[in-house]
Amino acid sequence: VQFSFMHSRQQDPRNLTSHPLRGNVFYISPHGHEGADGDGRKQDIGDILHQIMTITDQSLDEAQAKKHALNCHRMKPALFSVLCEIKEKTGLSIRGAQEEDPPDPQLMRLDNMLLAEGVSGPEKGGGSAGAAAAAAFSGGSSDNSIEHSDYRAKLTQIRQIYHTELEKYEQACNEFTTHVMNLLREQSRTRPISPKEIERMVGIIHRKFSSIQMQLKQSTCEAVMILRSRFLDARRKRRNFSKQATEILNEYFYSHLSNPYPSEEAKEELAKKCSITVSQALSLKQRGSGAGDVVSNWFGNKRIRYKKNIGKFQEEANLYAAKTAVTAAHAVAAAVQNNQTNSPTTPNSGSSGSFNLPNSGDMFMNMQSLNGDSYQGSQVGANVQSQVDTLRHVINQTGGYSDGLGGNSLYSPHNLNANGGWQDATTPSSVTSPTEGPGSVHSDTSN
DNA sequence: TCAGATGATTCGAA
DNA sequence: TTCGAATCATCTGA
Repeated sequence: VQFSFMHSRQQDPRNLTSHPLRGNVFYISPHGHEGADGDGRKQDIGDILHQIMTITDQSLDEAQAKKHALNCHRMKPALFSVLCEIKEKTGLSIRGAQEEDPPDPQLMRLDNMLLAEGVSGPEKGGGSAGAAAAAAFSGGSSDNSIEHSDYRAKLTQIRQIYHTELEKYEQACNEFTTHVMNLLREQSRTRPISPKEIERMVGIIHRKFSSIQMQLKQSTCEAVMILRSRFLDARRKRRNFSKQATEILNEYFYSHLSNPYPSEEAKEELAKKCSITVSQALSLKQRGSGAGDVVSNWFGNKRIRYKKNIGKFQEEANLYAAKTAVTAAHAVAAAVQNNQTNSPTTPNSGSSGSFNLPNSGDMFMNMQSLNGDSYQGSQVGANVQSQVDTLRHVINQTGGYSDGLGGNSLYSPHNLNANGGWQDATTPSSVTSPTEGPGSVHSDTSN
């Protein structure tokens, strides 16, 4: 037993032996000699130590009585003080040194993430960080306000749950800490417990609770991740195109039925016209894809579904064919009139009732423009084909052409080959109009 | 609530 | 890389 408190007093070096392993720690020699006062104290200490050492050999009643006597012993505070010091300097102090761990990197990551997601940290009108996160997943556009609010509402919900749970943990931690502190203070009357030890115990409790908090943070992070992935998953946030957009795409599809494969430029143009936003395009899993990919999807689906069930699309095809035909007819009429007005001497202008187009390529482009389309440049060839399709329907409508596949069909899937595939754009249509003749519009793209 | 419609994804073939 | 085909997941209207 080290009696460091005795260092301040006069000590006889003969009575003290230095412990070889514990440095400057002294032990009382049981046979040492001190002054009269020292002898008395030594005797007291000797008594106490003896009683402590033999207490376990005695009966319970005797032990209890001895314990009570020890508690009331005048040297008890001094003994406890010493014992506390011993505890400090032995195992517990080593443990104490280990307590000052560096901050857990995992916990730091979780904290940073929760802060970035707007779950922890100060709340500013729903969480500015959360708003930023909401804006980030939507590509920064403002056309997804519904999804934003939904996302933010759910994020707020997570935030609330997180804070409620955190509060509960803190409350439980405080309650438990208080309870343990009271218990230790109570016990300090019967066993040597230093304030430092109580402090250390509080630290241990806090660490235990913080590990529970880490679990809470982890599960909160997981919830946020799931929320984000749900909102980022394109399938889950699928939105049907507007009626107008579908109409534009259908118009293109049916007017290019012989070759419903729009070029990249056409796709981009269609995307623009359909107001397919960047965010919609970004919602595709293939990140970095353009709005044209949304159009590609639409055409891919359309082609396969049209081919699978041509009969079902018959009515729709007729509708769009008629629509396009009317526009085309108006365009032709306007062009003819314009031609007559501006060039009365043009050789083609005077032909009686025949479609003698002065410049088929430009003409088709004009018609496309009137129809709301403006695919130019590399699309001229395709436009020619599309207008051939359109005018064929004019002829079909006016002449009551039927291809034999459907009795009352204005439009027929004549561009599908025997294998179920689309004919090449340059391949002449298998259908020849009965009204065809010199000067009439031929289905051949050469026109 | 459910069936059909529809946009997106995946995978194999060319 | 693009397309067809199959499939998934969500939307929509009855």
